[in-house]
Amino acid sequence: MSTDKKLTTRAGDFSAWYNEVVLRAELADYSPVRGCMVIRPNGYGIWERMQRALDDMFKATGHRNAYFPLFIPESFLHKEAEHVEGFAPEAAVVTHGGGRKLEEPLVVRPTSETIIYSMYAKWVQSYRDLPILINQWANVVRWEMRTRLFLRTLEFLWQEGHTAHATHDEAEAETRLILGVYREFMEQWMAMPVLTGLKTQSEKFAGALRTYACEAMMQDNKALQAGTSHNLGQNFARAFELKFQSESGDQEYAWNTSWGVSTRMIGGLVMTHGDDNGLVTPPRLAPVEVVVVPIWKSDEERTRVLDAAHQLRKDLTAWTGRGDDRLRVHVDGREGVKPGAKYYEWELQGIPLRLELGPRDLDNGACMSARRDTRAKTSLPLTGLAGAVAGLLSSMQADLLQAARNRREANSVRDPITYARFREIMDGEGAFVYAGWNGDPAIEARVKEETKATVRLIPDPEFRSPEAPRTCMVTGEPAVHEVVWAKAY
RNA sequence: CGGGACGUAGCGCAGUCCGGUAGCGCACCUGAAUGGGGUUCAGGGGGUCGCGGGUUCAAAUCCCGCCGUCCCGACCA
Repeated sequence: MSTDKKLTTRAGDFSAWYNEVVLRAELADYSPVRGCMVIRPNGYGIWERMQRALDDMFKATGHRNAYFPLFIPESFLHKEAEHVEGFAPEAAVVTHGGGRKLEEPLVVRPTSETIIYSMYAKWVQSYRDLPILINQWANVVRWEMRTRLFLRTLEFLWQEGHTAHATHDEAEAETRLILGVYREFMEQWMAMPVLTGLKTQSEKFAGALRTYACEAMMQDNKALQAGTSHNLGQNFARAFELKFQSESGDQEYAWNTSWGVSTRMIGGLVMTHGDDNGLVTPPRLAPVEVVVVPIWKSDEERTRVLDAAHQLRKDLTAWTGRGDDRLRVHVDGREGVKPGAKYYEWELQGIPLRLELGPRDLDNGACMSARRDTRAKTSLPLTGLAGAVAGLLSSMQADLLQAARNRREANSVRDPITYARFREIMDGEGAFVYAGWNGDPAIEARVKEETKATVRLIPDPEFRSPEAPRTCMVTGEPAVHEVVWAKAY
């Protein structure tokens, strides 16, 4: 990491910019173990707010939390053919414990389908025991070859929901319901617009019938898969004998879903909103929404301004105009650090709103506000300040989403498009390209080979083009689907 | 695992070619002044030079071996 005051710019080197923001905003740091990271308080604070918001949404849709163990018998992973193929290469395996070789090695969970459905099999006898709607917050381990802070690490934090249902349609409805929850969270909390849709067979979860996903566009025009929701069909139910007696008295296999989002979203947050001054945090996810920077010269001024700053914080946090969601305010009263230096520091950390409070402001019964996203400064009267602050925060939240949406649309290309032009785009600035596809996995593989771009989604109806593409971009054959192509993280 | 680069103070680096007292910037500590967009001055602390062996009067520097990191590739919800 450079110790220069200025960050690498996004235009200069997006990848270096990302690393610097994560490290210098103190979201995370490298660990002594290759590919692992420490999530520092600034980063974990964002994760806690993500957790709280999502957890509330899961509870509101009838789910409950539980916890399943880290260790999974290795044999479990082998019970679902496609699943083991997908995960065995990246599994971490424990072979010794208590100073002795284990009779059966234990896999550190890369995901928990196997252990969870083996337990559900114990718990379910009749259709009256269904549905089971459980979520867990946990860490998982996947032995990745190449890692990036937040985006791909050996260990990461996530939630994984696992449900069991009596019918396919009910499981499908659950899968779609959660996809909607994810979309709402990403838009309303992260201010990160996403496309939703279906993954192709080659991109789906190993062991699923089908996978739905949320895809967001980062500022380098690459796609980030930010959340997935899987309809597992009866694959795991068959593997683990998860059966129930139906109303008609027959033994039937249950229908499962699983769905997850991870700390990867924090990487998405950085790459969606960050600018050349550092992190930009959407207010709803910011552990601190408002930082008050007091300004003084003499000792008398210092006392007066500091007192006023702390009173200001009290007044703001006591305000109930947002109900239980009180304003989160910090006063930076450090001595020996000049105000300007504080401004840069808090901007780097992405605090949404700064209030500057000096003697002149106090004399005028006002303070100066500065929004992180636009860096616009406005003087605000101290009377009624809380309402004005909440208003600015709420505008910022909305503006961030709109700006990200505009950027995504400005960098999306729609059919008709030739494959030659497509290759130019993927060689250059990148984009989301909406185009026709004949549905042939071989074509998908060829495009990936030639351009590194993949089908991100077969988009849901609300994201499709007004006129469906008629022909496959590559072969000119009739199109089976409209798909979104992009390079991805 | 293949190709390339690099390991020297918390961070970023110079010094290595040509062996001879271990340095610079930032950060950190103390004091004073300063304080409305990255202050200044003065003083100070901090290093088994990745690890092991060899050559030499003498090794950060030369030789051999190992370990680790990063980039490119292979790999990857």
